Amino acid sequence: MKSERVSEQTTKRLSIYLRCLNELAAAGQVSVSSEACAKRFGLNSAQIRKDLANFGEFGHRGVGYNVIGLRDHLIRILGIDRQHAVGIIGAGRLGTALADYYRVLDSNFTVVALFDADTKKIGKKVGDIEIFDIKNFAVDAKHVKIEVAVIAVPAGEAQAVIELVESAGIKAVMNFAPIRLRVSPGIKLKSVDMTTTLESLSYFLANNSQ
Amino acid sequence: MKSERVSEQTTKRLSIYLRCLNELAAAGQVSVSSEACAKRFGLNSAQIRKDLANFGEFGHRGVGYNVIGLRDHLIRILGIDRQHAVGIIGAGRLGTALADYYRVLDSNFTVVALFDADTKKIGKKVGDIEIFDIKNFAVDAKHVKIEVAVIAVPAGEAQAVIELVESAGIKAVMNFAPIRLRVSPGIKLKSVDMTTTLESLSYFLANNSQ
DNA sequence: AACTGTGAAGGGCTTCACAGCG
DNA sequence: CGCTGTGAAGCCCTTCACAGTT
Repeated sequence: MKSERVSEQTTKRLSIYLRCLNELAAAGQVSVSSEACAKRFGLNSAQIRKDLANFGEFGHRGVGYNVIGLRDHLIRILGIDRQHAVGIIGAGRLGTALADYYRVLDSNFTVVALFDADTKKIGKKVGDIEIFDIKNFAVDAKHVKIEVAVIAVPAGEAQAVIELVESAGIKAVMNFAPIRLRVSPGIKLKSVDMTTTLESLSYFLANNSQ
Repeated sequence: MKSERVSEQTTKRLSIYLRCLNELAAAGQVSVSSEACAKRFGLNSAQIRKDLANFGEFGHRGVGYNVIGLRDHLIRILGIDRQHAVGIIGAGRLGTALADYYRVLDSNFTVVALFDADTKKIGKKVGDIEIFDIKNFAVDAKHVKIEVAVIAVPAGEAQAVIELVESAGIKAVMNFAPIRLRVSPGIKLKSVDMTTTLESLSYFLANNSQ
């Protein structure tokens, strides 16, 4: 196993490989070659091999990879061999929909709490997830052991929220507010920006109508 | 102006520059240098200049860029000087939340229709957006002139849905289903995959706890 | 003097191509 | 022979550095 830093894009692909392996495992396939996997899912076989080689030698020359074995390796590498508690900040339409969405996805991420500043919402429940007061975020987040924060508040409040999240010692954040957030090094932030995404789709439409 | 292909990443940044310029315009600033803009928003000044240079010479040497002028250029380049009709497929929790979300964002994207296969939902409204039968997608999409399709259905149905969308002649798609979709060339697909995003956050947590 | 526009250098990721192993 | 693991090449994007312009 190499101890060099693994690129962001590699880790994202590991997650895709895992999904592929789950499909193959469900289909009862025992072994798979990088080439077969690449063809089936529109990837490059060398890239698959290189990505995996970052973490060890999982393959068997002349044979390929054992589907179940590799899947289990990836699960451990990604750290999803255990549950992760997720807290969603912002109990508006988006936040509550996300809470519901994650509950349905059977993944290793469990939404354990929602947070909002609106006193009318605090104490209510979305499904079986309670809405807490954002004012007590640090205490409550620690209490329910939140590891991942999801930001689903309006753009104007997002920077303040992420600073609160940081100061509560949370290291992983997924942001849905349409704004570039500034974070300290050591915090991992992934943003889903629907505005910029739609605008690049618009650019494509404007410049490809021949 | 160059007519070479502009990279995906450049178009994504244009959208970010536009947001910056809107802030500066709101603050009443008349002119801005690439350096000042870069510092303020954590970007690289050469990159800003290079990105913009793909589309023309908008700056004034010794001065910088005119905020309003550049903003208007970007709006036209991105093709958001007019409204785009968006159709959301899947009127579940996520689809309806997205419909609501886009309505609140004052952008140039308007959700004009929801689609679902559930006959109990068809005909109902989310806000003032009607839910249509997915069976009539091609006809209804043409009728309301949908340019961008948003897929918010379960993973198992997403591939069939995107094929339906393609065959209706829609060229721009944003996908929220956790699956890699295959599309023909000529279609622009942007995927937001919450599972892979959370899993790479998990990887980070597992490998950075020192 | 200030700042843009851009050639050149640098860096990182992807793909190729093949040595090595089962 | 088949397939992995990997050095090398290729490609693309970012950053530097400065000539050019007002």
